[in-house]
Amino acid sequence: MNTSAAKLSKGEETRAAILDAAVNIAAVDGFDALTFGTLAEKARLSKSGLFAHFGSKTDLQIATLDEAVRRYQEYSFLPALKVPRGLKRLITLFENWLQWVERSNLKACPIMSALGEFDDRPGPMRDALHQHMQRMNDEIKRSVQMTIDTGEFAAETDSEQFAFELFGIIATSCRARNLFHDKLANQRARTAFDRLIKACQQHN
Amino acid sequence: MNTSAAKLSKGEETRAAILDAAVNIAAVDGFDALTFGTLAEKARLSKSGLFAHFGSKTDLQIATLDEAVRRYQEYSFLPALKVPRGLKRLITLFENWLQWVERSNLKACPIMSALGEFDDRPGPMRDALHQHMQRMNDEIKRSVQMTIDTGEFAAETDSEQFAFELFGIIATSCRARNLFHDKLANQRARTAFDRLIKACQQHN
DNA sequence: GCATTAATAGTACGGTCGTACTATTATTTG
DNA sequence: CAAATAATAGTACGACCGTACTATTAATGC
Repeated sequence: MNTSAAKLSKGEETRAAILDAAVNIAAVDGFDALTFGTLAEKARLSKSGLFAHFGSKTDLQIATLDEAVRRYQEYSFLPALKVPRGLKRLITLFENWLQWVERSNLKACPIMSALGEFDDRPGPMRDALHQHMQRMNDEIKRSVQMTIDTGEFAAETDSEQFAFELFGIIATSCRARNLFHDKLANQRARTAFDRLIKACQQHN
Repeated sequence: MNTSAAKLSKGEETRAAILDAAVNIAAVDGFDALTFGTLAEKARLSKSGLFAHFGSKTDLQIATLDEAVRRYQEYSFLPALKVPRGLKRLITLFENWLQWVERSNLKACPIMSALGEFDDRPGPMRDALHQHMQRMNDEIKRSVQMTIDTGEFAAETDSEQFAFELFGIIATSCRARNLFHDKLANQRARTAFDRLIKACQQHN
């Protein structure tokens, strides 16, 4: 599951397997449901054996969030970097983002779960989440700026506004998929994204 | 807190007070954190006394969700009905929606909490949530249709797409407010909404 | 291959969970 | 105001929670 080819020690291997199960649980049932009991059962480990890998529940939650974000990066952002900077890369980033949950065989988006649970609850999890989201936001803004630089977007394009709206499109598509089982969710998201793009192309 | 002027029995009064505390807890800490213990403490009741009002935890969660949605209706949708149907009403609905959490003195949106927790977890809570969201979705679609009927929106406007995008704008504004403490969140939401409106006004 | 260290299991603890059941008040009604 | 009923409190239960601590097994390095 890890991309790096470096040989893993037994402990690291187990830890990776645990985090894989943890991300799956967090995606569906949330990070609060990430108990040592249920996770140990899912990872085929004793509760105490599992506990030894993480000093506390909070550490486990943060490690799981980190892993989720790592996968998002792996499936969504990093591949987009192979596409030439500008509008094409921005579109690729969006498309990858729409599909990364499916591609990593998750039933739901763990990052969306984390946002719902911790966006307004002070603590280490919120701090970690804030940092991750800040980074994602910055990456989007930078990609938008590049698209301005290539001349494909109008100079007065507000990259922060773009990121704001993009997050909204992704969020509502997740909700439409999960709650309404809307098979057109991705299609609708693309329609919305297209309009956002168009608006940035023409100056007002 | 209840809008109806009907005199409440002691039990109904207590129940209303409980639900008020419950909505506050659910908004911040989620519906899973809605335990009889913590809620009893907040509502100044014994755990068993509280339990008597709801047959089970699930019933408590559903009652809390119902109350949250009732307040959304009270602060957001119903007042908009006083505005003449068409674009003006649609804009009012949006503006009320943006502000209803603040106006009902909540620290976060309990409905967003519910969406994050239950949009992908089968069970009675998901069913109740699905029904509520379906209704909200229908209300928006009807408001859009009316705006088409008044001629303010192009005839080919996709009301489902409109509702889809509107949910996204609201969702991302919540996130921006809570996670990033972005004071411009509402402003950004209005910018996005304006663009959505504009797109519906001109046929392509 | 044996000593050393890492990884996992076992067990125990106080705390809170949801939910019964009974007892005691407070409210409503005749 | 008394009788009936509703509302609340008390208590108890097994289950699971997070986290210590110790014991055992497996992996690793000389």
